[in-house]
Amino acid sequence: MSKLPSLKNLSYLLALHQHQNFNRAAQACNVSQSTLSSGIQNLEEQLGCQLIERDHKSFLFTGMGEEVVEQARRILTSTEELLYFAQSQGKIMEGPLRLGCIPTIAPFLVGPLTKQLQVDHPKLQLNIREDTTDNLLHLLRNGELDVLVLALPVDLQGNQSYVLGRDPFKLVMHQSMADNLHEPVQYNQLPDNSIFLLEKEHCLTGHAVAACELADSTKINPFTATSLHSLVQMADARLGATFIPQMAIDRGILNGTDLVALQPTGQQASREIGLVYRPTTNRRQTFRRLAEFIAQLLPEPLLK
Amino acid sequence: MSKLPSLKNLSYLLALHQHQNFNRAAQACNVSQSTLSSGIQNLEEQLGCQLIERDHKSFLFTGMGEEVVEQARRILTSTEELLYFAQSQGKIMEGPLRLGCIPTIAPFLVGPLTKQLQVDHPKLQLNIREDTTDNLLHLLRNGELDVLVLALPVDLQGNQSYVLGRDPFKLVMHQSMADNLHEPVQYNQLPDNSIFLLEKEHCLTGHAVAACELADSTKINPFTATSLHSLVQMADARLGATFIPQMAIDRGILNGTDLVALQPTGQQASREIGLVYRPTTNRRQTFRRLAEFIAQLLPEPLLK
DNA sequence: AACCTTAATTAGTATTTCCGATTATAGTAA
DNA sequence: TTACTATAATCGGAAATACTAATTAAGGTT
Repeated sequence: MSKLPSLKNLSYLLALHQHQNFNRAAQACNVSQSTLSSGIQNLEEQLGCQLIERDHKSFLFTGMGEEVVEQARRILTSTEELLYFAQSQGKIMEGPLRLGCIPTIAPFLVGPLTKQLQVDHPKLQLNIREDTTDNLLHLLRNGELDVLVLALPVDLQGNQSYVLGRDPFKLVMHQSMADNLHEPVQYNQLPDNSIFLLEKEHCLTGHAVAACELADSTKINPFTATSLHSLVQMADARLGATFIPQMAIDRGILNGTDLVALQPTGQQASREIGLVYRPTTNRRQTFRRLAEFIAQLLPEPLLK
Repeated sequence: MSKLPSLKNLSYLLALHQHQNFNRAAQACNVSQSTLSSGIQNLEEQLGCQLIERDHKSFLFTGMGEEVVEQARRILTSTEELLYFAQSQGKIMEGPLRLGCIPTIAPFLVGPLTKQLQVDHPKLQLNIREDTTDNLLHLLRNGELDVLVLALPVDLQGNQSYVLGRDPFKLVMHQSMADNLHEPVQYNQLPDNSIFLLEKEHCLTGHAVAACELADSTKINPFTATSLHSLVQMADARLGATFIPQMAIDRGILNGTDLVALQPTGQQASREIGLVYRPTTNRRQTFRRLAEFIAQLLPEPLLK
């Protein structure tokens, strides 16, 4: 069996990939340029393949180089996790925790969550990143995030999850439009093109359409919004109706508007919120505890 | 950030865990006992915690030590995979492949599979281990196996899978017992205690009972067998009936007996066969290809 | 009591890693 | 053209590390 590549050299490769420049990468690693350079060469020799194509002045990662970077990132992440886990003696709810959250949850969760955690677990350093489901799953996979808060169902791509609770959808529209409607609202009472949704990148769109049984797409306005706050503004301007999760309403997203929230059609007109983590994690206990915290902040907690 | 533990020291720890003896572990690593000893101490210092409890004469892994071993195993496995992946230039269907298979599939799959692979992919070194679903999943998780052939559904514990096909169950009994039965066989026509099954460790038992809608447990004989071949022997001795998968019948498990295979009750009286692998693998292409090979050998292939 | 086995320790050696300086190459500005 | 800048590779020596053999210490066995 040939010798394993060293973690140090793998980290050099990652830095080089990130900075795309030997000097800056070396600086980031606190080593000299020559050290990093020979580290990479060493790695190429051990792996028996070319990782970067050089042309005296510059370089480019090969396909294999990119692949190796991906895997090296996972290996280094696991090792860092092991180090942290051991150093903290397996204590839960301590140290840095990088949490990813989708944009239709984050603004309504982050505030109360951080406040609560600061009181109960001051040693936990919560670091939050807001992005789409797909991007977050990628970052989780690569070890750039530790745990995600997503709306389910979603293809977990081999990750594991705790179900935290449900978040009902409400059909939100201007007071003046709601006068002659009965709950749950039948969509055929609404004019065509009168329902506004988020861009398709947001999983909320699909979840809302499915959960609220909005099969009739002629009701959906092709113009999409980029945030719940935009949707609220559009509805308040009497452009039409929209779906807003209860969570956002509880946090006062409708305050100062003339909007009303009505019950939409749908057996279970709600989305499920889950906490997602790598199956190889060593921080399950922390995640479990975190899950309980977050569940408490949901309209319909299912945990604990 | 403190320094990462070296892979070398982690491998020393693994060896020590495996051999439970410094000298033998050192030998296995091709280093001296003192090297290994100080390597472990080094590791403990870096991780800032005790991994083994020593009492001048012997030692014992601490709880944390066991945890670290588990994770170290994963890290080393990933790194070895990276090394192999790079060295083989990402070529598929080459090199060693450690496949785990459950006992109710292995005897009927391994023969034709290895024969076929030797012809089409002679550079693939197939290494097969037969064990129960639970044990195989554990070995997969720990990197001691690369890929599993299991009967589904089963809790994949975060692993991923390809569905390969279906394998129908047949109700097998002695000719003389089958005379006045109609297919699909109604179980109430059978005497009590007349159906023999495998030990509960075998997932086939549960799958067969569910798929063939055998709710009436008074029909099940409490005496269990340890292999399909035993079941066949018992049925041939007119002790009763049993469920045998089509795959085994196709491979001639009933040859030389006076048994007949009847269609049991059940909408879809069959089990699903799947190929299971770690979500972090870098050999998806190989597994995909292997999946196609195995699917061809199933009674009802679903792949390709 | 003598001997064996165990893991830790020590001191010296070998190896590896790293740095600083230099080189080679290409692009850019005067 | 001629400097000047920026890039990555190379080289020689210094520092750090890893390794070994021999020894020690302690418990168990004969």
